[in-house]
Amino acid sequence: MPELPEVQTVVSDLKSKILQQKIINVQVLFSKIFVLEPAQIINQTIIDVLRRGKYILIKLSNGYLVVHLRMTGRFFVASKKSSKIILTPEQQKHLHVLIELQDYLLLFQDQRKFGRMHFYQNLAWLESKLGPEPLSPDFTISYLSQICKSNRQIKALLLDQSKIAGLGNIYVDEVLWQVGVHPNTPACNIVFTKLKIMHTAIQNILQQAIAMQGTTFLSYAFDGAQKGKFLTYLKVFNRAKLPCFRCGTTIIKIKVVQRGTHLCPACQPLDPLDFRKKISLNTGRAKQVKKN
DNA sequence: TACTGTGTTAATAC
DNA sequence: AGTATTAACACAGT
Repeated sequence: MPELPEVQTVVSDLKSKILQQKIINVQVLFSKIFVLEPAQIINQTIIDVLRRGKYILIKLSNGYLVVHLRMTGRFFVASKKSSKIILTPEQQKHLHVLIELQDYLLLFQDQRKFGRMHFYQNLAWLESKLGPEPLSPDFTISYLSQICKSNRQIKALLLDQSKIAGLGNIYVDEVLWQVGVHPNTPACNIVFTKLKIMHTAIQNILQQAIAMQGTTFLSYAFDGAQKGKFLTYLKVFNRAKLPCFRCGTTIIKIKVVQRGTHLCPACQPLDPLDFRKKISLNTGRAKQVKKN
């Protein structure tokens, strides 16, 4: 759910509130989410709040508290009225970690409990698994064309965090609609001129979404319950059965890499050659269908 | 009841 | 080595 623009929004929100705050205490209500020892962060001061891919990095003097929201994680910064901690029902909902700061309570809520918090002394582990930031100078057109020398479907490639860090299901659908590329297209079949357009589209769409504080589709929120405004600007995602904004053709929803995928069949045609290639790649292996 | 969902990873197979 | 598929995590909404 939270992709780069949503995580950036959370980071900006946290940064405006908890900078220079010292961590006084930590209460863990669901330990699976909190993969570190409270002692590693207690008494440390928050020096900075940063983002890398979809990770939130809370920089402390001795290392980083690294948080991934996964599907439904969210932060809630509550001000501390007194030394006594009283939470509203809204704040207590799906509450799993409570970090007490000098002037605030930093609450981590997660309906599905997929979110994770780690502690690292440096960012080596993160850097080893993440590709470049799509909004940084590292993300060049030549880099994009290099990773696209692959038979993989373009949607799978764009979702791969080790190739580009931060894109998720919503923005990949948006980018591919913008560029007019079918998500099943083998990446190596996309011509260079299209890759250049895709490169620009990735940056533009992410920047616009950040400006709108992200997309609230199901559960994403920042600052407890504030919603992103990019939902109304989406061109294809969540628009199945509605007319394409460009040509009027009905938007369809299919499965690609096991993910719900929205596209305009007219603007994003799949080359018959691509289709044949895909069939030959799938060596006819029987699908194993799990029936409970 | 059964299926879906903005994410990631490990295991397995080819 | 590179690619594809599946299950798992866990819960709420339809």
